[in-house]
Amino acid sequence: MKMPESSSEKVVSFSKVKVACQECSLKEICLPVGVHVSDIEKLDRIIKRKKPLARAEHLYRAGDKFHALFAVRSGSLKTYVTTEEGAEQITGFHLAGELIGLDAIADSVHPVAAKALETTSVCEIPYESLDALSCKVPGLRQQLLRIMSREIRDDEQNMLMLGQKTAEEKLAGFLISMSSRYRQRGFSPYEFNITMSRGDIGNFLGLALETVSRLFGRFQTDGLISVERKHIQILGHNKLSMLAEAGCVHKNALEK
Amino acid sequence: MKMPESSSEKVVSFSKVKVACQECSLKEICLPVGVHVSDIEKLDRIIKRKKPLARAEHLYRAGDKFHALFAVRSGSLKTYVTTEEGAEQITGFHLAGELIGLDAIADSVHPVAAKALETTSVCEIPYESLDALSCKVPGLRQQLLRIMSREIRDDEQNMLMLGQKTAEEKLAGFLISMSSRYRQRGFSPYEFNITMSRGDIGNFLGLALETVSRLFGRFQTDGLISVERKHIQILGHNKLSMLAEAGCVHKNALEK
DNA sequence: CGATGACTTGACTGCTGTCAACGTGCGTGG
DNA sequence: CCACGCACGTTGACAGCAGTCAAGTCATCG
Repeated sequence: MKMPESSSEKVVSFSKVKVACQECSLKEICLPVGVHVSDIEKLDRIIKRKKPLARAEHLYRAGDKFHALFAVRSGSLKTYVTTEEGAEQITGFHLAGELIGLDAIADSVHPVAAKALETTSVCEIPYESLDALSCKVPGLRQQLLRIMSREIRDDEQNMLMLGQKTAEEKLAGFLISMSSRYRQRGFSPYEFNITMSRGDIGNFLGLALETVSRLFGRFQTDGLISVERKHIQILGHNKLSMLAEAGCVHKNALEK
Repeated sequence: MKMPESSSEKVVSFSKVKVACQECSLKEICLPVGVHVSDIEKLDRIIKRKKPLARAEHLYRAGDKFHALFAVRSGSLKTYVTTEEGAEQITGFHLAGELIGLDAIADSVHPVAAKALETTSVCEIPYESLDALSCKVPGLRQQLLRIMSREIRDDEQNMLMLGQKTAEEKLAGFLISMSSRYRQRGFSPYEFNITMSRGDIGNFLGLALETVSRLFGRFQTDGLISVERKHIQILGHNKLSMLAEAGCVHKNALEK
């Protein structure tokens, strides 16, 4: 417990402050995008580095009072809503560089819970301070709006996915989406480890976990992917993309 | 064409400027919420009132350059994405007081199209001006963030709806949602006219239009609603709510 | 009054959920 | 080191919800 590197209780130990936004490998996709170097320091000053979350630990729960946004520094989380009956619907998986908690600004209460899928560390960004700072730093304000806008746009895409697509198209779309998200983060888009279970994927896509399992099998037989537990290789990226985009042809042609 | 009231090309004719935000019945749910009276004037000055759109007319199309947000003043619109194959997925229906175009901020391009479902008038809010003003008016900046946050939260709810629910639950949820949105706007939550077609509803909910039609019939037989073409009466609001919330009990219990 | 589009209703099919049994990998404790 | 338990994942059988196709009705408008 003397070593500041380990899971110390002190969140502002010197060794952690060193990993400031400027040095962070995620500054290209995170909040600092479009913010001047001099201003990043100001941002840095309001950000708190928290000790890492263990797998299955909650960052916040549905109903918690909102006071800060969180940027995923490493690891991954899922966010989910729980119905009165206790069933959960996953609303998203969140990788390094992503900002979560944006849905809580409206009512100052978190409408969803966030749970770590693996050992995960996050940066805490107190909303009050961010709001104050965003007023002085135009680039920061714009980036925050861009991030929220992107979130809305992506959610619209997800609605399309959930509403119109077949199980096959959904899973293909999911894989392509994960692939490109890993690419953005500098990892191989053709080989990666997913951190969520089959059940999580199914829940997110609106499919039974058995269906996910079956489709993984079929995609593998068809030579589109190679899958061994959590390890995924994308072999037929093009075909998968086509599968994902496909569908929707059958549906009502509404054009008036 | 001489009458400034009618569909004049001049968007800043005196008669229209009179209907400023202060006098607008929507100021309680629109952008001015939380903005001081003195500041609303500033907001007013950047807002342009456009001539009304006719039914089926586009406000913007997918791929259009983004330059302004729009607030629905009266009437209603649908927003939708179109796939390469030409099929469309409706991403939302938008009533008076709602802000649309928020999903376009990220890339300065509209990812969806917006089309009037009936005669509809909107206020145009140039984004550049809004951004500049929001920097000076804290209440405005916060309200914009609140609105975007709410949009994200609502989209998450829609994902739950599309992913987990049965056709019956989806349609019940849709009706309850429309009901409460009309209530918010001062209309009866128990009797209203929907402005979209069965096909639109089905498309939005991820159902075939025939299924929507059948369910309307069944809900009517069960005494939950009374429906005649576009006119809807909610007779069993409680039962409908329960139907909408139900479901999801069967799904995977993921709790670790 | 006919044409057009919106809606309804019926018959049939198939995708995907459910239930159930079994296999696999990993951590724990003897 | 091995045996066990547990969570996770796979596979099979079956059934039902909702999509598709098709025909027919109804409302609106030129």
